[in-house]
Amino acid sequence: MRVSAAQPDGRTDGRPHGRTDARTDGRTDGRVERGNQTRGLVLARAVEIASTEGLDALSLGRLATGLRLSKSGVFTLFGSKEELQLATVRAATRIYTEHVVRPALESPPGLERVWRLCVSWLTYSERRIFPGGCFFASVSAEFDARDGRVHDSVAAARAEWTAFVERTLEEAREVREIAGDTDLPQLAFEIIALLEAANAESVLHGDSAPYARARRGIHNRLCAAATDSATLPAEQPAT
Amino acid sequence: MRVSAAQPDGRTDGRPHGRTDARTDGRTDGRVERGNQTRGLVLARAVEIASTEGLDALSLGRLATGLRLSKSGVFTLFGSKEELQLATVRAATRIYTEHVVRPALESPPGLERVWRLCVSWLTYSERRIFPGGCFFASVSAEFDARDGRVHDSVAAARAEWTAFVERTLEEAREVREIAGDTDLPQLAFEIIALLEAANAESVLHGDSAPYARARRGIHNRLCAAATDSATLPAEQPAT
DNA sequence: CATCTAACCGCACGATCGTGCGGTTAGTTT
DNA sequence: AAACTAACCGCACGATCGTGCGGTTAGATG
Repeated sequence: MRVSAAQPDGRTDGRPHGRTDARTDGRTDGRVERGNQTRGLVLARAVEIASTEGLDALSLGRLATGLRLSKSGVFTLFGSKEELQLATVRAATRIYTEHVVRPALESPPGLERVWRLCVSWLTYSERRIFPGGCFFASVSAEFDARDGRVHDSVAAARAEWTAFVERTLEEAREVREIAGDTDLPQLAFEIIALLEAANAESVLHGDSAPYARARRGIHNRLCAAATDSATLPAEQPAT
Repeated sequence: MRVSAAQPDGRTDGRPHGRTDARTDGRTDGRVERGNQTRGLVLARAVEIASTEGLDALSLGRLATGLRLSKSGVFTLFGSKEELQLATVRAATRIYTEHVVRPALESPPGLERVWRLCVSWLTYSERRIFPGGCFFASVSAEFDARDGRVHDSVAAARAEWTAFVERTLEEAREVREIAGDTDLPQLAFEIIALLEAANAESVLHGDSAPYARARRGIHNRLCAAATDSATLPAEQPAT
């Protein structure tokens, strides 16, 4: 979940998919730029499909006809179906970072940032930034028990997310807002559990009540971990 | 998650898939019995595939060749792919009930039964009764954002499970082992969240540590909800 | 200028999918 | 004994899939 300038498909290098970089300077290349735009177009649709029906439901033909492109054109843009899936994960990571991580970084380190991160996550899920709820909840359930590069990519993204939550909690402990003896990995585990449970239950039953449950549960956990001097934002935003 | 004598495919009526019942008495019917055995064979493999690769990855041809049956034979046994998926969900429900619900019913109502239920669940997940971890975690993530009978079937199974957890908590409150002012749906939500998070993380990263985290988190929740007079089993089983 | 190459397209391939149809076998019912 | 039907099988269909190949266009490079 790193924030970085990247290609529309989320690659952080400049290579089209394994060939040499066509850009020697920093300016935009009309031809490459056009390709990047098309890739972005394809991936925007791909993350939608993947979040509702899974990465396996992605098909070159379906994407192509839906966007009025040729199947072989989409194919050459990514090189293989697996590369398309990997690019889709990268594109989803960028969207996730934008909607969950970035807003939290606007708050100062400490409990406020922790709380902001959780609220951002719940908002990201509830607003259906991905129509199928949290993209990573969907695809990690899909690929959790398989091998291969897609599994590894998804697992790495989730590990980064877990590490980010733990790091944010550590910040809060460093500024003396979380008690020094708190088991932070345990707390991170419980927070993430509540977030994802709200997402799962809400998407499955089309109900928004689980978000309130997650909010309350997390607030209770943070209250228990907070030091006496710390001030935790109210569970419900001021009206 | 009802416990009942049922067909190998989990149907609780006696109809092969929508036609009239061939059995007028209670005895086993050699022909129907043979069909049920084959159905059971197919479904045993189907739940394995579905838990690792999803219900969409089920294919008649694959099941047939894997079990040395003809594709059309498997087809006639279920009538359609969707019926096969529904039968797979019912078969998984039976296995789930057997490994999670039934052991808990051996303990007396109260906190002991609640704790036993959670431990059974964690064991069920960790032992990989389904090779892809909890069957319902997999398929509800797969079908949560879709419509149709399969979605409804999965959603109903999960609703039954949630209701069972809440009912088990209510029993504990009735015998005065959980405080009367406890928000039981909230507690059930948090318990289920921790269970499923352990499953998800363990399957994704091939790690058993999350189970200990879930156990600890749930134990803490139950301690907080328990009345003074209640005795909650130790978090770690006596050695 | 010529050369190169990324972004496309059209076409064709082998594989796999779900499903329908007709037939055979054998257990059930009347 | 006759009628029926569930459990199979073999075969064929149209659809869709991922992928390879050859060609065209147009921007980048030397």
